[in-house]
Amino acid sequence: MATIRSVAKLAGVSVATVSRVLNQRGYVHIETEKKVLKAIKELNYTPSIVARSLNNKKTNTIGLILPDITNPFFPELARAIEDVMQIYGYTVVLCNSDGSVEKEQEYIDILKQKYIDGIIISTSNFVIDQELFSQIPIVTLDRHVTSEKIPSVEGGNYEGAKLATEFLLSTGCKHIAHLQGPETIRNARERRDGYIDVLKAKGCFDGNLIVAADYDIKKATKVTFELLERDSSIDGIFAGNDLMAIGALKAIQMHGLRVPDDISVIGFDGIALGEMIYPELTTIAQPIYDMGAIAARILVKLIEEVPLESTHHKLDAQLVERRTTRRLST
Amino acid sequence: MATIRSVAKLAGVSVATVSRVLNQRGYVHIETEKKVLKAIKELNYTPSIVARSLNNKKTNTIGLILPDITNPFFPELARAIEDVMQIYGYTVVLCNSDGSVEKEQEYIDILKQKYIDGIIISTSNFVIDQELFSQIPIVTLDRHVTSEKIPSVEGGNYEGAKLATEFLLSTGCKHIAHLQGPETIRNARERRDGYIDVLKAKGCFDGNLIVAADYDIKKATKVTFELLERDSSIDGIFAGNDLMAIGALKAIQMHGLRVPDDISVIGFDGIALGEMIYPELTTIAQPIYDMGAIAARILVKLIEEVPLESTHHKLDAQLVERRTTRRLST
DNA sequence: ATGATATGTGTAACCGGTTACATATGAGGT
DNA sequence: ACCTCATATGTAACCGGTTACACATATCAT
Repeated sequence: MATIRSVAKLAGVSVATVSRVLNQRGYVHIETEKKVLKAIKELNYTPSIVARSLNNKKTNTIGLILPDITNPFFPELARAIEDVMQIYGYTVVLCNSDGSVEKEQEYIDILKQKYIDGIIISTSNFVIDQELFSQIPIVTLDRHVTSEKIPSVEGGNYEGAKLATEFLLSTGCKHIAHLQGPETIRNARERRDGYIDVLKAKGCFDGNLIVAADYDIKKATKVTFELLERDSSIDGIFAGNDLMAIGALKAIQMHGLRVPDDISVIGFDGIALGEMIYPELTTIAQPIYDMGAIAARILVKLIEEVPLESTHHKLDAQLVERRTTRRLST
Repeated sequence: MATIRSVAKLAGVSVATVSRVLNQRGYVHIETEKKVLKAIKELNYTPSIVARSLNNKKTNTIGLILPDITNPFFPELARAIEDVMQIYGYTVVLCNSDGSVEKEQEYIDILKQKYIDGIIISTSNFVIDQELFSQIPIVTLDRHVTSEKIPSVEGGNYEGAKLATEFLLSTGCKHIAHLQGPETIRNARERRDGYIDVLKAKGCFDGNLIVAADYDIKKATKVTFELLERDSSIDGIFAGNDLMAIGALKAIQMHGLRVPDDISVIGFDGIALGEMIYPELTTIAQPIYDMGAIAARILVKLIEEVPLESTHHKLDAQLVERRTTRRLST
């Protein structure tokens, strides 16, 4: 590999001059610049980002810590982040934490050692380390941390859940069950609370209709199947995420019940998968791609020390009516 | 951040000694080592990987270039790769190429500039650059390149396709259609050829029953819907991948036909999604996770210059019978 | 006693960039 | 004519590690 010194020698100038033309900084005579450019081309030279990183302490690399890229919600987020990071000249390192605090911490340590410029993390149980935040730019995404200081991007979980429940009610559902995500994950609790508050306001809340399925599709199938055996009056299910909704759908069909005639199902997230299945899933869609893109832009600002207009971003989720819910009675 | 020099000063030794205890190389007196370790702990020192990279030319980072992480096949691969790379102490950079040669090349250039240690790439149209291969360790995964030298990991596409077609035949299907992937992608052609060869051997091949759906779910739905309108005799569909199979399923259900009673459907890949839907998809399952893991191990060997036993790995795909195909008549 | 070898440690060059500082020249203002 | 400032370029230190080499001492065989 050609180095800056070999270029300098070939062009008959000093390394400082080569560096100047490389970075378009300082004064360089137009003729000198041409010579340097010619030498660069001739040697097929590209500067070593590693060497450069050693003094600026900038690697143009960010870390993306997700629970599990295999969960269909996250690839969409990852894609968005990668797309915008590419525009800004950053590269993204992928880390799967499986939602474990230890793994998250381990990855953070490695990333710091590698002089990564910033981190986007979707975490449930991330212990807020204010010290850490002062060391490295971080933004939390979807699953966030209780901290005023750390920028966050998330969907409107509570509001979305209310929307879902109200919609089910409006289509005539009387007994609506809720498939809940992990108690430890804040957005799962918020979605449950939205559901509870709507039903309580209507005076038809029944705690027995909330079952835990941990954002897991198989668990959702199992748990829904049991729920249906136990209680035949259920005519609507609000799942805390689309994955669980799809799991529930399967259980319903296995039960020989029809969707949406016998039971309506509504999910949450708006993952692409919802459109792929039959019948297509009605859901509260979050702007997943936008969430990722915004998180990425915020991180870039943080890194480049551009002041943020606001630190906490909540993106509205909206109802996408498809085929697993009954039509509104007009 | 503490540096090796500050540690050396605190411990009262030279930087070389600190480096020695850090890398467990050379002779260090046990007492000296203790002093150094104490200083390291006291300063909470971790060596800068960037500085280290500058002389070893090793970054312990690899690039993973995939067409699109949003396609459900790839997250499983990515997960496997990340898992084994983590074991070996490597970090993985994610790149989405959208199957474009330009983007692939662009990423390769950036990765090389960053002194990445190696690349795993799933490419269809990758122009084999022997020169490139001599510059940086590469392994191709799933979608590979015609080259003896570049190690590859792939599934048994041709054999798997034969298996699928034979199975459909054995369950009594008479008119089997094929949803084909992109003509440019080698594995798509191989899968088609397996299908053709089996039917030709049986003397019941009909070219009209092959339709292009480009590994795209929506296109598969559209194309299957049209196919079904055109030809009502079809009683089996072999889709070139699971995504298209799922798309086909949707079209069949929209047509009011029953699966598998009226039409059997078999996919290819064995993505997790196949189990999530209802009815569960029969498929030719590739060991996706293993493919990723093996590719990762090969790359590590390449990087660490451990000789390879073999350069081309073909992993057998196997039939996973689920609910979209009729049972074997006994 | 002597040379060979194992053990233990420090100095300084090196990896490949960036940049503070020094130096030189020419143009413009007074 | 002299000072100031913009333009143009080079030298060398620095970023934070690794490592070749030098040097010193201890151990052991002959």
